[in-house]
Amino acid sequence: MELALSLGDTPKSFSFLDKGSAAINRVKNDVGFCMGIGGPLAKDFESDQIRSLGDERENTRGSSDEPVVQLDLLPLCPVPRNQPAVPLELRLPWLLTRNLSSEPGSSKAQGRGAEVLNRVSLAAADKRSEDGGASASLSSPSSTISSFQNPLDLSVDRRRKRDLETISICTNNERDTERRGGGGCSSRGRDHEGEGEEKENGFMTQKKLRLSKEQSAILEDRFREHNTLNPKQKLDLAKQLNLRSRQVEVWFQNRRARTKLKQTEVDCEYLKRCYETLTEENRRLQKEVHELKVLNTSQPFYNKLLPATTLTMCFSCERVATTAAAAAAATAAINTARTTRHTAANAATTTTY
DNA sequence: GAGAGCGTAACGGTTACGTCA
DNA sequence: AATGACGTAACCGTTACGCTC
Repeated sequence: MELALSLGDTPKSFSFLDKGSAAINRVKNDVGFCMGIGGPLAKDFESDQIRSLGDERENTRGSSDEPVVQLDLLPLCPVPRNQPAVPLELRLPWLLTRNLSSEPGSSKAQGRGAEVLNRVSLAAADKRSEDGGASASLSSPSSTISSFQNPLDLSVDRRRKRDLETISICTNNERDTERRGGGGCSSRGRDHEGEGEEKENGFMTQKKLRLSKEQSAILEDRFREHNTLNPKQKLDLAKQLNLRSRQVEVWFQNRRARTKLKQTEVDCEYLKRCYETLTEENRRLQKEVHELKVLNTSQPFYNKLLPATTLTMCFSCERVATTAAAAAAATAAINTARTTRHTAANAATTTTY
């Protein structure tokens, strides 16, 4: 679908893609602004790309749940990714939100606690690697990290530590699971006994975990409560599910991404409908303009009597009304002007453009 | 059985923020 | 108070595995 937008004298166009984030990125790249949308279709999902202006206007004009198409075209002012997310109710004020916000002081405020915990596990991992001297073989499956590390590559180093932590906890889980007769890192342990495969590069790989329905249900429940977890919650949940905390963390990351993608898709669908509605409206207005021009050329007398356009503005909400009702009202006004030489009723004010 | 498509677990890179020296 | 180092967590884009058809 191709959507043409005109901002001032610089018409832009872009395509809607199937995948939402791609569409948003396309919008960002091609057009350079974000479109904040709202309405009944935009439910309680969260999207960083979608922001809404005019909240104050919304508060002062009519009810916020009016099914009025509102497209706010904002200059693209990228918000730092890790800035606290703008509450959804501020961006999409007409929506009711569920518990999407983080628990106060949840993640970052308790980072030190996590740091302590991680230091403990890292110490254990380091000790293990020292004992066994097998740190290289404990690297993450898809990691390209070799046993030789650039000491300046801190991010890689941190990741190596994280991997070590993962392996450390996994090993513990394996022990626990083995005690219960289960299968290694996989809580299901059905067809793979948690045994890693050794690839040609010598790294151990873990077969991909598929969460059980029970695990997924519990995770979903927790996600509904809070879409982020603090370290303690993460550990508790991991313990409850017999997973590594890293797995819980990744699950929440992916779940947030899926939520966002879903929201973007919903938003795109809504934009499509807006586009179709506006296109139809535009077609209708152009037709009407054409008819009025014809009428004007054939009967110039009415030029002094008729308003130039049928766009009307509602007194109560100060919105330009372009609906069929408004058109009907305008038509009625025209007819009234034709016959009585008086302006239309006070219900609508005719604006000349 | 092979392969395409889809869902998603997991990863690498980046960034922001808090803490500490 | 200002600053740099460090650790942590969140996010994004991507990869690859497991499953279904």
